[in-house]
Amino acid sequence: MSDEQALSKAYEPSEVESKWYKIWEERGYFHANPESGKIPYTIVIPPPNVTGILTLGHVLNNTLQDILLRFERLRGREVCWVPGTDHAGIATQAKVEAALKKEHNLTRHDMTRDEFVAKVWEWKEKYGGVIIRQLRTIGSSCDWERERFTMDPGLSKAVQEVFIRLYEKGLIYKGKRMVNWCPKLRSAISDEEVIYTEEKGKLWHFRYPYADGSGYVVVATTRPETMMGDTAVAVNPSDERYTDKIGKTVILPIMNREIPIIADEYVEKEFGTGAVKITPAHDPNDYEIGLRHNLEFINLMNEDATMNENAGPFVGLDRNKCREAVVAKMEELGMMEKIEDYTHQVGYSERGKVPVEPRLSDQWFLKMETLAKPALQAVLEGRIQFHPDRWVKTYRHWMENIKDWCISRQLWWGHRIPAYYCDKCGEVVVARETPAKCPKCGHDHFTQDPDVLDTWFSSWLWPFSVFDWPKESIELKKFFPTQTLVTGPDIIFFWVARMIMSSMEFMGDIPFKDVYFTSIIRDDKGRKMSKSLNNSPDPLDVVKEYGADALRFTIIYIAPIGQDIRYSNEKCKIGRNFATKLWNVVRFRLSQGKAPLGWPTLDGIDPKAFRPDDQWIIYELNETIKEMTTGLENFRFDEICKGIYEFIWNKFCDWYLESCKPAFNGKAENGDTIIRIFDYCLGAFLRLLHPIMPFITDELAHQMGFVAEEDSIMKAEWPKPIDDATLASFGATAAHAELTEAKCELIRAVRAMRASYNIATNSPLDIYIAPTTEEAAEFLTRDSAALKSLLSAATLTVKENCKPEGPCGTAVSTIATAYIPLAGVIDLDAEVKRLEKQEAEITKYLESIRKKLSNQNFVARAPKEIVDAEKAKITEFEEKLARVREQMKAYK
RNA sequence: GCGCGCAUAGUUCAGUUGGUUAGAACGCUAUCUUCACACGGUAGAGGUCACUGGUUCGAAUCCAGUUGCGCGCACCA
Repeated sequence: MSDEQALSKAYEPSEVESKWYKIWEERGYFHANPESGKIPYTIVIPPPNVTGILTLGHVLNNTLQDILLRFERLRGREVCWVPGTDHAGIATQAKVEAALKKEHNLTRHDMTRDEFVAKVWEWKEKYGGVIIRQLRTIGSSCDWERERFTMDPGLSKAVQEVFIRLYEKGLIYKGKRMVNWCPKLRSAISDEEVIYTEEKGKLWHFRYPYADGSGYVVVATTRPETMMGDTAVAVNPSDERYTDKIGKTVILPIMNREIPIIADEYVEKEFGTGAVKITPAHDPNDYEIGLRHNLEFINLMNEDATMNENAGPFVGLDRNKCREAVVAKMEELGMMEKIEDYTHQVGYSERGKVPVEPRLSDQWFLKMETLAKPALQAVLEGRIQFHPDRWVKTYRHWMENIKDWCISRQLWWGHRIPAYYCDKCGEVVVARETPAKCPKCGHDHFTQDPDVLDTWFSSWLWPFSVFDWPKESIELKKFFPTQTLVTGPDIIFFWVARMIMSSMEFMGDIPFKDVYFTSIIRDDKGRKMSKSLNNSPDPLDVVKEYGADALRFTIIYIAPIGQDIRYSNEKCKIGRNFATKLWNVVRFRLSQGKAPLGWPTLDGIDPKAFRPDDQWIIYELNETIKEMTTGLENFRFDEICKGIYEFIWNKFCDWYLESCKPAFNGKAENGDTIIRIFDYCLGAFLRLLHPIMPFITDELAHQMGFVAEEDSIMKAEWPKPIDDATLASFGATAAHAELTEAKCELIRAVRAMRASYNIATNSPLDIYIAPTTEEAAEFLTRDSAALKSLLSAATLTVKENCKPEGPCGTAVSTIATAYIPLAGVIDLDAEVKRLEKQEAEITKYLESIRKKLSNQNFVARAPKEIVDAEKAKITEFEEKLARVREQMKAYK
């Protein structure tokens, strides 16, 4: 930061950004003090997988959180952003297994469980949490002293405590149930981890002969490989085709086992042949029927979905190979009726990427119904608000149809289930430590349950486990409940709903007040970002090329609420160019030297010293402050980006800064005052922009001298709007702003005329302005200095009915007619054509309004102010039209 | 099957309670290297707001239906 050296023309973000992040972190600006008297504002980060690396999705998500937090920090809240990572059971275990395979050609079964878990910890310490470091490059103001990991001792303690309490309450139970089994992971998974995809398959029709030799019944199946486990054929009790068959038996081909024909309402008469083979151990619906009819459950498969000894001739075959073999065998036996093409949904394991196998196994479950009730109420009653709120419907549907949660996983990496089995009698004891003595048989040796808990069983406690629950820490007291959760709608069931349930249960309170659901980021062709398509840019490359501020600004700017985003790196030009624009505003300003220390105010400026442009920009800035504040309070992130961009670029730079140039060139009388007002605006919008673009705003605040070297914009106060009375005393009113808009219209009309005659925008001309009203005359006269500059006028005459001698160009606008003497330049025919064009436009517009007003119903029923506004337009445009026609007449 | 979105300029999108001559960015055309910025300025071209009907004095906006696309949930073997 050298004072003397001029700033380069283009902003170079990389050095600035790394410099500031380091300073902020070293000075402890991100650290939250639980003992401060300030009102807390807390966000817990959605913990990314410890194996993860930063994606654009994270950039969006974390930038949104950072914006909220930086905004609240400036507003004086005690801001606490808890970062951390998730141990991600399956993902992490798989990663380490892959590494072991690659480096040592070992599997986890080549070592003990403890050895393997030690390897995972080793991997985690060495390679884990890359994403946490990457978050710093995009400016995330996390309280790094509070970084947590879901397997930290404290959090593990919380998990154990929760399990035990729920078990003691009778909400956790163990039982043999049909679960979604992933043969790749060799573990159960929850319903939410099954992804259904449509697939083209076959529907095989098999003949099952009646035991009495009276022909056969035809059953249809999509899963021939399970037929060896059939223990019945079911028909609908009201199906007349089969009434006399119910109670008979059929011979199961291949196995030559006799199985009954039973009646069950579940069977639909219209589908297939109306007769269904029942395999209770391999299909959820068949399982239910098996229970109802007390059928035998024959498990055909091993953990890896190869066929076991119950599969007769197919022992040892993989389930896919077995399918082919069964089909071939049935053909051979003449038992194949027909084969149809059939499209159906197949459930895949989200992590294992293979079809799930419904499987009967011993698992731990959590009863959800009682937990769901208060959690649903909290959302329906609006104590927790979803943004956009349509997600309430999805949430409600899920909560009202919630099923028990299978929480056990047959993995090695994760929280062990605190259940112990007596080695002698098998008694189950759920306890905080290994029991000393069996309560039943007195035996003193126990074995802990080998299973671990679903990863989400730790993340659902995140909002309070990070504050050391079940300890009643001062942090927990201060920072819980949190304010806002920012996350993707894809984990509304996995995570959001469950956090609400656990908080209601264990904290007796909501975990957060607002949930903001982010957009999904797609590529510019609308495809999802994916590794295989290679269409997912590395955010770090983007930061390198465009800067973190530019990426942050761009991604928020293009992200509409509740809609997907189409992203391409190209778009970061929006943010980069905007940063350069800001940079150059300061370069321009610094031509006058640094500002005095402190955030500029308007205190002590004589309101009489305000030029019309000053009054206007003060008014517009005030509006922007209000919009930014309410926009942030209401999660309208794209709007606030557009708003501040519009203010800075199209209002401040395009008009206000231009109006200041005479003052900056020493050609204005009250130059110092103008610079103070300029600084007031600059100081305000740097702070308004700080939550979105933290780096460049701190850099520029220092360049300007608003803050001392050892200080930061992070410690500043969010700008407050000026009250209406004070504003009015400054002459900064809405009416004044309207007049200024009209002035801009006049200037544009003159520029357009220059353009049509190919006169350079800066070539000095003698310009005559004839205002149409006294008010306009007063205003334009008062503003003549700025006007002269904005119009590049050699001389400027502002006077009612003034007009130069000789041929001239005419620019008609609402508040004035401007004339430029154009002897020798003007082409009368062209001038008439220009005017004719304008005449046509005005005439067309007038016609449309007249039509509206001639509608009696409109005049009678529309609100008076609407009708009056239309009438006023008629007067305004008729007057304008008259001036255009008068001018035309002069040339014809 | 049930539910939820989306369809506006060549492209990507705004348009918050129905009333502005429907906006922005990128791209395009013309012009300017003028001492903040060519990552820029100035001027401009470009839209039957998917379709059909309804409500209304008035519809891009509200309602119903149609078409097309996307997503979620549940499923018939």
